[in-house]
Amino acid sequence: MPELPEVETVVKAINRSLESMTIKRFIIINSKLRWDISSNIPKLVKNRKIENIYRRGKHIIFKLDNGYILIHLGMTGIIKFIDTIDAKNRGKHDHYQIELKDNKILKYNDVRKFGSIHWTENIHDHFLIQNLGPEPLSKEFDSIFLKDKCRNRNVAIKNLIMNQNIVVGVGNIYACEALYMSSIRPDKKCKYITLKQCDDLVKSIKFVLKKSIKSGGTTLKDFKNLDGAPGYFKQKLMIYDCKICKCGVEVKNIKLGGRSSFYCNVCQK
DNA sequence: AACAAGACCTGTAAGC
DNA sequence: TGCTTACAGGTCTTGT
Repeated sequence: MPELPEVETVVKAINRSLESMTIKRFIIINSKLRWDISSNIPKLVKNRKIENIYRRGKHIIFKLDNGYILIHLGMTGIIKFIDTIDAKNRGKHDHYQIELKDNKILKYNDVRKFGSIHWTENIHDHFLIQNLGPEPLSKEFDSIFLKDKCRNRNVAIKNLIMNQNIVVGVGNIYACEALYMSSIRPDKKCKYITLKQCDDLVKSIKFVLKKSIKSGGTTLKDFKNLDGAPGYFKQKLMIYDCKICKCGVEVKNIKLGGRSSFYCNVCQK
């Protein structure tokens, strides 16, 4: 489901809605996710204060006074606020809930179980975090950086920009969109990408991510904000899931790294 | 070291 | 109306 804009949207919503910053209890409903939910988490987070909630790549991080909760939404993970009164109503794919001192409850639901949750004392050394590339909206992610990563590599440029160890946050939708905006074919080998193209691509990635954040992310089918509202960026997609390019030609759809890759044979070279 | 393919899951929609 | 197949905002693991 979620790429950077969707995760950013969720994090912002949690920060807006949280009043109490103390966890009353953590309940595991169904521990089966990408990694089994550790049975230690409930006692590790009980009565702990939430100091900060932020995003790193596609990860949601709760900084507690004794460590960190690390959440990934996978493809279909959804976090929503529920009332105490609904706390016992179990949805089919509910996995855990975090109850706060003010009786607000955050519930995690995940149809496909590709999401995850970990507790760690040291976030920087965590195996899901330590090898991540820079944030795409940071100054560190620029054309020189990308050109350097492209050097001598045979992978398709689309695969490279979706590699979280190169740059975080870019998933299938925004990779397609950014490449379209940059007039670069998704299957172009990295080693043939010029510095100018890297510059265009970096600018396009930053542009499309920022634009989508403003629209509350993209909802293809599952993505929902805490209040159940979808994201509205889908209407603005120019190539992903489109049939006809604005130049009038039929949009191509090829598989790259097992993922659908939409592009225009005429506009992208 | 780099890359491709396989694996993990469930729900939905299209095709026969 | 069924049954089968393909596909979906991800990414770790395994194999070449």
